Amino acid sequence: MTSSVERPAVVFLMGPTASGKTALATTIAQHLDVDLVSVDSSLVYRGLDIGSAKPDRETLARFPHALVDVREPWQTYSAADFAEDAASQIRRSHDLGRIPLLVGGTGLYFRALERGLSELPASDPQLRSQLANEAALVGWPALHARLAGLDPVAGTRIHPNDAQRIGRALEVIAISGRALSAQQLAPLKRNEDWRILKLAIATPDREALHSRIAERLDAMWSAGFLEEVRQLLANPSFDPAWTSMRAVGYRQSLQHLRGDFDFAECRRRALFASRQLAKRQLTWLRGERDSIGVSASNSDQALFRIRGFLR
RNA sequence: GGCCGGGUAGCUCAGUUGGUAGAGCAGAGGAUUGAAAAUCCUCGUGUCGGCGGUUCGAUUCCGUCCCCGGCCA
Repeated sequence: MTSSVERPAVVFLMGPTASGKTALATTIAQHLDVDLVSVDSSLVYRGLDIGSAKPDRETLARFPHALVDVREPWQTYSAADFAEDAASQIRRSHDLGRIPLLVGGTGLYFRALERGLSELPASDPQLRSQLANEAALVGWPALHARLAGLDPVAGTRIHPNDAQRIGRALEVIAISGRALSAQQLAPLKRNEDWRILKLAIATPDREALHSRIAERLDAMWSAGFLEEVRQLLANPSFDPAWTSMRAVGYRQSLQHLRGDFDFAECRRRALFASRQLAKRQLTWLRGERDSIGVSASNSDQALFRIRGFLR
């Protein structure tokens, strides 16, 4: 193993939605030779701009973010894709003698990059829809029972109601012919190529975060969020099942435009979903025991930390 | 002013043939291995509108008052 001083540096900037990540990252970029890499499962999609709080065109032109707009809305992107893409961005950045700054709020992506993932088969859309159809007939508990038979460890670990994980486990077994849990036993190929500074944006009290979220969401509506969703809807091959359409705000807008409820209700539900997202993101953040809290409004503090780390 | 409905958890409501009550939503905490802005788990004491009466016991029955709808004046 390489001695730690020789390993090149990587900086993580983590924070929940509406915590001020973009502003802080761009300020840092003005003072240091950093390459910005987005760590966000929604920003990867082209056409999801307003509702995903993607930095605007001018900001992106001035401060290019890697891994933004790398997929079409009908495509899928995964933690494994991210780990691979981000690693290559990091290598590229290091080759240029620069510092990669990974900014975002997708906890699983950060973890996948840092700790690695088990070697597992990629998802198979056909298998997935097949399993979903089956579940619609017999119910997920039945599929959970099958899983418990094929892979008792996974069966115990995965809750009978957790459709997504049951499906994934069965998918892995179908493709590989081996139990998921057995394949997850092998040690992960965790990152050992670089040393990481983890900065976590310290969030104000929950109430303040909630009002920030509400304000930003309302700004999105007035910036034409619904119009953006209509555009996506206008695609002849549009399908609400697109992974990208599970994103906060998009899902509720779609339901509203489909006539499930009025705009007031849509607005309410999108707000709830945003808050719940922030809460889950905070749970990921609390798990990062070795992160350093920084204030979103005090960029000097973050810069000081980064400079100290690079020394 | 009269008649009819309602007033129960932050919100929308269910319920108790009288033994002080429960869902959904919201909220909080947690999990998190190719969908992750996803998916899932856990957490429910609230003068049952106020006051009086009947009763061993009232949120439940009776009276009265207040408030909110609707209809009639």
